[in-house]
Amino acid sequence: MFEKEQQIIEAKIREFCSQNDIPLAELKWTSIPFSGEWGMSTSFFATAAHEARSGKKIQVPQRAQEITEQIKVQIGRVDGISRIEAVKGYLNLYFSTPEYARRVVDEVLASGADFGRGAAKNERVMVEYAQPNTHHSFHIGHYRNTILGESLARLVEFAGFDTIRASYPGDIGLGVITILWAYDRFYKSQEPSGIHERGQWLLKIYVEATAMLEPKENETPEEKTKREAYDAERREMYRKWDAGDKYVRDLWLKTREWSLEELRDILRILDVKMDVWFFESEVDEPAKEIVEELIQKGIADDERPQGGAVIVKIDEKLGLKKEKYRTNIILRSDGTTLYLTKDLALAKVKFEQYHVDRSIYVVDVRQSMHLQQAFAILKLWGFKQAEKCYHLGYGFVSLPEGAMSARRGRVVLFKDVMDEAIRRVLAVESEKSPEMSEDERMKVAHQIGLGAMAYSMLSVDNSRDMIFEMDNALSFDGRTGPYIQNAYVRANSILKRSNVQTLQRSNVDFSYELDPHEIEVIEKISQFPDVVQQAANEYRPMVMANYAYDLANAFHSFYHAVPVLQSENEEIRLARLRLVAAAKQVIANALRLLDIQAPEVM
RNA sequence: GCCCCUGUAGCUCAACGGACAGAGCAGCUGCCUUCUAAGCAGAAGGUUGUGGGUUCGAAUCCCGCCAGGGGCGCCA
Repeated sequence: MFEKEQQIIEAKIREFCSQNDIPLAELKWTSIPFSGEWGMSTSFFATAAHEARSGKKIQVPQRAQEITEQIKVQIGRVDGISRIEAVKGYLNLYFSTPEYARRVVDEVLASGADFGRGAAKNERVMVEYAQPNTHHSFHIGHYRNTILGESLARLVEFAGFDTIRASYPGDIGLGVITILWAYDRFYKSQEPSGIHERGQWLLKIYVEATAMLEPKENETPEEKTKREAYDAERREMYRKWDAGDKYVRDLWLKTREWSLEELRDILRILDVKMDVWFFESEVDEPAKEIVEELIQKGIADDERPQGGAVIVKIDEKLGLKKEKYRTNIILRSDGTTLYLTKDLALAKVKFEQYHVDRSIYVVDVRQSMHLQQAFAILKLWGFKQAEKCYHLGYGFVSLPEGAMSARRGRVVLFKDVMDEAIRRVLAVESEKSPEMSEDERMKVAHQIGLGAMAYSMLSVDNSRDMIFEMDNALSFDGRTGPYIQNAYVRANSILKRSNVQTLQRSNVDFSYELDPHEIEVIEKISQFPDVVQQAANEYRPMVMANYAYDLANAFHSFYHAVPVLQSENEEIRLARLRLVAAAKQVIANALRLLDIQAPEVM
């Protein structure tokens, strides 16, 4: 926002250095870390160190300070810069606050929801996330995946990339068949009516089926016979599915639809709008063709004649001496495909049909090896885009009692957490806002409950594992979603009471002595566009989550310390109202990128 | 055996190689007839796992070690 002033000053610095024969190192600008005044800063340590290396006998910190002081003199006065300071090797430029405050606030109010949006980058990115298995319910681990993927998609989109959202549900595999078998065998034509109840019911069936199919300790011969018979039935069902048997396929589609109904409902609740749906089952046949092609090209080795499978010796084919990607199977000895095979087929579709330049896989970090293998095989296969495949691995969510396990029924369901979140918000709500209508209360409870959940997930960096604890996830105090939402609500509350209709056009400036809290808010607001780019470049929603908190924090302090409606005079009142409106807008923009709603009241 | 991730306040976590390592929670002190107290202000809390190295400068980069987690040819 202050590129012009920065350029003028950089030019003067270069001029000084060339006049004095000082080789200037790259200038890196940051905002001044002291609060209360507003400006930008650069340092001359690198330049001084460069001199030191060239043989001059100098102390780097002292020399840096010396250069800084001389440069300060050289720069003199610059329009828009109120003062310049040379301290500890840092050159601090303080902005003339009325001018910059007006500039920031004007730009936010003019751009509105687009404030912070990056210029179009002419690159298409596909973000693949929301890959739960069908035939059972959506748990809190799926939730981390989905909210992380959605926030990332919003960030890269807002940063300027053409973005495609893709979901890849695992709708086939032995786990799915297990549920299908148990349903058909024991529960046929029974089913709960509710969307979520049905998913949870399928999960229950899965747990029962797994127990029946797993060998027990001290198994009697009768039990063993029965178990083996069940297993044979299950495998027969898989064979029939593979052969396209109509009965099994119909049953599979019907039950799959139950899960998809639940998934679609959850995505609706989370305000996630998928552009593309890939189903594992759809890439099964194309995957088999790819295996043939890879054998033809000499990339894969067919060991089936020796009773083996089709494998790719990845390291060997890449010419690597040390083991890195190892060897993996792409087709079972019985001719069926594996997850890896299907991922190859899926990547081909992404590149050839959707023309994506970059593909981001939001997948549990435990699948890191698998995806690296997939990318390596794509490269061997000849796909240039393979280098633009990126696995965004995130730490997995476990429970205080250990890892989640669908087959053992040890999961925390998203829907249960959400219901509990809403219950807790309603309890607070009835205490704090008894005057609210029932409809509004319910709406706000959803917004805040989901906001707390989303923030608790997104405020943890990708690489970190997470232990899910209800009380932490649903806290409404301190560094949480509701804290940020509350800042938005407070801003909104001031604006509602102001009765000013002309904020957009009001020709006011900030030519009074700004309170440090005001400057803090303005500075935070001005950083938003950079934070968008950083979060998108690093694929880290947490960066935005941290920023949203910092902005809300600055606003809360401002709110407490600085009167707005009761300002000394009308001019200050209008200026502050515009600032409040700008802060409200940027909080909303930040929350939107975190897939968190901004309630008007709470 | 090989590869990846993590180790920072009592707990959960931040910190583009840069200024005094910051928040929240828990505990302690204050602040609601004044724009929403889901808030604000303050005090307290640290040998950044450990030993070297690079650098003017290291929580950050490199090497070793220790501890925890994850992964490694017919699961996904």
